[in-house]
Amino acid sequence: MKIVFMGTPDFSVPVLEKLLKEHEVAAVYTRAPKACGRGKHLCKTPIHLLAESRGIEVRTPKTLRDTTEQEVLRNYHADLAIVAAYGLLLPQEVLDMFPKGCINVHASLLPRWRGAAPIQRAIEAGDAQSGISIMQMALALDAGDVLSQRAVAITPQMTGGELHDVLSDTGAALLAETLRNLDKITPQKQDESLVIYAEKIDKAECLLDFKQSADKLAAKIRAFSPFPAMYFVYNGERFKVYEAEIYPATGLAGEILEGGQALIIATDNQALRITKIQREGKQPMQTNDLLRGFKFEKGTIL
RNA sequence: CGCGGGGUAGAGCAGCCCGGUAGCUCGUCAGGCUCAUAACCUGAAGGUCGUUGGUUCAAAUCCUUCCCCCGCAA
Repeated sequence: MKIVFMGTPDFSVPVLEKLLKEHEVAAVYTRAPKACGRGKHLCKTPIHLLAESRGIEVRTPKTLRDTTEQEVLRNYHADLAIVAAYGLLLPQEVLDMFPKGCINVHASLLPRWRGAAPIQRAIEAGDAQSGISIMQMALALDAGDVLSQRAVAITPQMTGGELHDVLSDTGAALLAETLRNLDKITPQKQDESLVIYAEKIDKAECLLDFKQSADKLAAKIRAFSPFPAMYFVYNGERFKVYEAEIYPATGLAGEILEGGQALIIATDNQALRITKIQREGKQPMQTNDLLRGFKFEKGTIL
């Protein structure tokens, strides 16, 4: 089939790679390069770089509401559009533009976790499974009829980054399958009573609040590892926390119970033993390694 | 030129401001102790202090070139 692909971050890369093997990709739409990284140079999106390396036409409009832009899109005469974490809303004119519609790859088992951060929110909430949903897009956010789904187990140790990678590959595979069987599939409506939204991650919620319970904090640390990563501030220095486990001890919320042999911090109920950490300016490392030469003062309240 | 931190034995750090031939914790190796151990004791190996040039009697430490890593911000 002739396809127009729309996507932006790393998550979308395996999806596009898979499509390139099995279909004709007429054009790739992605977010425009923006100033980012140290030095604030213009950075093209991962999808932009992939498309360019394969010699595919890349378009980076600021919006698809523009009628001129819609005309360009229409002139590719594609059979359908595939959207995977694009970052722009598709107006009704675009949704109606392709014979086979606009199909979206979403990283959750809809209707659970519609929205921006389904992967992290699933782990944070303690879900036992996540998955991929392929849906026919509708105007409302992630509300389209579902074409296919595949569940992925969330293991007790799994981080947001790991789940992201698994889902990214699963999404690519399931989409390929779904496209092969597209004509045989009957779209299923989502059960609106089960809808939950995955709120965008706010930087402010990445600061560890030790007044919360140890299990909640541990789940959040896992969910946000390695990105954007939870952190705490000690002596004015920021320490990112990548791995932690619940430790049976109690103290004032935020109190460092042990800072030499191990790093153990009290929470609202039990304590957290930080096992992987990153100091400003340093690589992430096992806490034990950091403690060979750096000590946290016992009794400090974070 | 967005702001900032860092590159010192295999690992993690100190020393740098106030120049004077490198130190701590751990690991490794050897030996000892012990019923035993990730415990303890003794000893040893291991570093051109990221790179270039300079200042100096003397540079990890001051100035300079370049390379690399990272935090913030986006």
